Amino acid sequence: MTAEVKPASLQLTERQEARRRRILHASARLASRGGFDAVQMREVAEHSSVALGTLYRYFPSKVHLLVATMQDQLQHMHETLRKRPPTEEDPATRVAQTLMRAFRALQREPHLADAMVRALTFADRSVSPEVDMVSRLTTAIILDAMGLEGPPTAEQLSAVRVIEHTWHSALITWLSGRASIAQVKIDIETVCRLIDLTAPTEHP
Amino acid sequence: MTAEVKPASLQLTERQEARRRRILHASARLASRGGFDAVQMREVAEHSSVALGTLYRYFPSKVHLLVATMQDQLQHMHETLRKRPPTEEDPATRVAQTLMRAFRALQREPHLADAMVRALTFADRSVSPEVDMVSRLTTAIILDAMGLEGPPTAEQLSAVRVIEHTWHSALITWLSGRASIAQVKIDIETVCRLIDLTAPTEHP
DNA sequence: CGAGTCAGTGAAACTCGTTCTAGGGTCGCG
DNA sequence: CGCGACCCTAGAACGAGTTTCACTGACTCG
Repeated sequence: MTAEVKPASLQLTERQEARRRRILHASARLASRGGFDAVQMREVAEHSSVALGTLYRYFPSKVHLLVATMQDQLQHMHETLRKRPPTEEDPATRVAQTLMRAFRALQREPHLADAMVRALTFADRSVSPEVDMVSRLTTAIILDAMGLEGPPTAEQLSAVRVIEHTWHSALITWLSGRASIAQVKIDIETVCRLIDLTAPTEHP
Repeated sequence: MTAEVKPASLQLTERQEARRRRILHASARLASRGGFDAVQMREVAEHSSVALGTLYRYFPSKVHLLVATMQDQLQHMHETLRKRPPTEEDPATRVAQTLMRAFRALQREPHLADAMVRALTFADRSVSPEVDMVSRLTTAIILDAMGLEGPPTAEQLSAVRVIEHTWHSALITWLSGRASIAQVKIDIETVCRLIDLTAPTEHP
C-alpha cells in the first residue's frame, strides 16, 4: 500500500539502530507467546518505547515487521549452524539433518515460528524484497549443508528450491497441527533424496 | 477463537443450501477481482442477500469462507481433470502435466487464486478440518494423475505429500511475483521426479 | 391455538492494523 | 544565534473483521 522510502536499509545512526533492535526484540518476544495475533502494533511500539508512527516508519506493516524478525532469527540460526556443521557423509543426509536441527530450534518457540511463517506466506508483493532475502538466507543454509565444492548446477538449484518449498509448507502443516513431527521428518528426508538425483559425480 | 457448531456440514434444507451457494458464489466473484482484500465480509453478505450475522453463522471467519471457496473450486477442477486425464506414459510426467494444467486454470483468475491460497496458508488451527479437506482433494488429484494400479505405498504417499508442499509453495511464490511461470514449471517437474524414485516396479 | 425454539435480520459496538495531524526536539549550516 | 529539515511523540481517526443483542418470523410439538 505505502510506497515510502525505507530508512531501515541505508545506514542508520546509532540511536536508530538501537530503536530498530528494540522493535525487533519486542516483536520476537510478543510473538514467542501468542504467535501472530499477539504481535499487536501498539504493543510492539509500547514495549520498544517508540511511537506508533515511528514503528510504521521502520516497518511499513505488521507483515514487514514479522518478516524482518524472521530474517533476524534466520541469521542467528545460520551462524549457529555454521559453528556445528552436520557430521554425515551423504549430502542429502546432511541437508536433512540440518533442516531437522533448524526445525527443532523452531520447535522451542512454536508461537514465534508460527508468527514468522504465517507472515512469510501471507506477504503480498509489497514485501517481496524482504521475503526474497529470507529465501536467499534459507538457500544459503541449505547450500552450506550440502557442502559443495564448486558452484551449484542449475539442477541443484532447482532441487534446493523444491527443498525450500517443502520446508516452508511442511512447517506450516506442522504449525497448524495437521502433521506430526515424525511426518515432517519423513517429508524432509523424502525431498532431500532429490539431491542425490542431481549429484554431478555418481559413485557406483 | 469461536468454538461453534458448524451447521454447514450436516444436512441443510434447500433454502440453506441455496444460501450457502450464494455466499460461495459471491465470495468467488469478489475474489476474482481484487483478491483477498476485495473479499469483504459486509460485501459478501450484501451480494449474497444474507445478513452479516448469517454469513458468520455459515462461515465463522473470512478464512473459513475462502478455504471453503477453494474446496468448491478444487472439486470443479477435479471433475474437469477427470474428464480429460493426462496423456503421457510416465507417471511423473503425468503428474507434472496435470499440475501445470491446474496451474494454468488458476492463472486465468489470478486474484481468485491469490485469495484462496493466501487464506489456505494463513489458516490457523481452527480451520484445520477444512484445510485438511482441501489437502485431501489435492492428494486425490495427484494420485489420480499417477494412475496407480493398487493402493499407494507409504513411500509414494510421502512423495505425494512433498509434491503437494511444493505445489502450494510454488504457487505462493508465483502469486507474490517472486517466481516466473517457467520457474514454477521447473520446480514442479523437479519434484515429480521423486515419483520415479518411489516406483515399486523398476525397469533397468 | 399457543408456547417454545431456532435460523435469520439489522444495527451497533469492539478490536486492531493503518493513516493522519499537530507539535516538539535535534542537528547541521548559514 | 537562528532556522530549516527531519525524526520522533502522542493521540485521534478511519476501515474492516468480528461480536453482540434485541427482534422477527417460521416451524414444531403439545
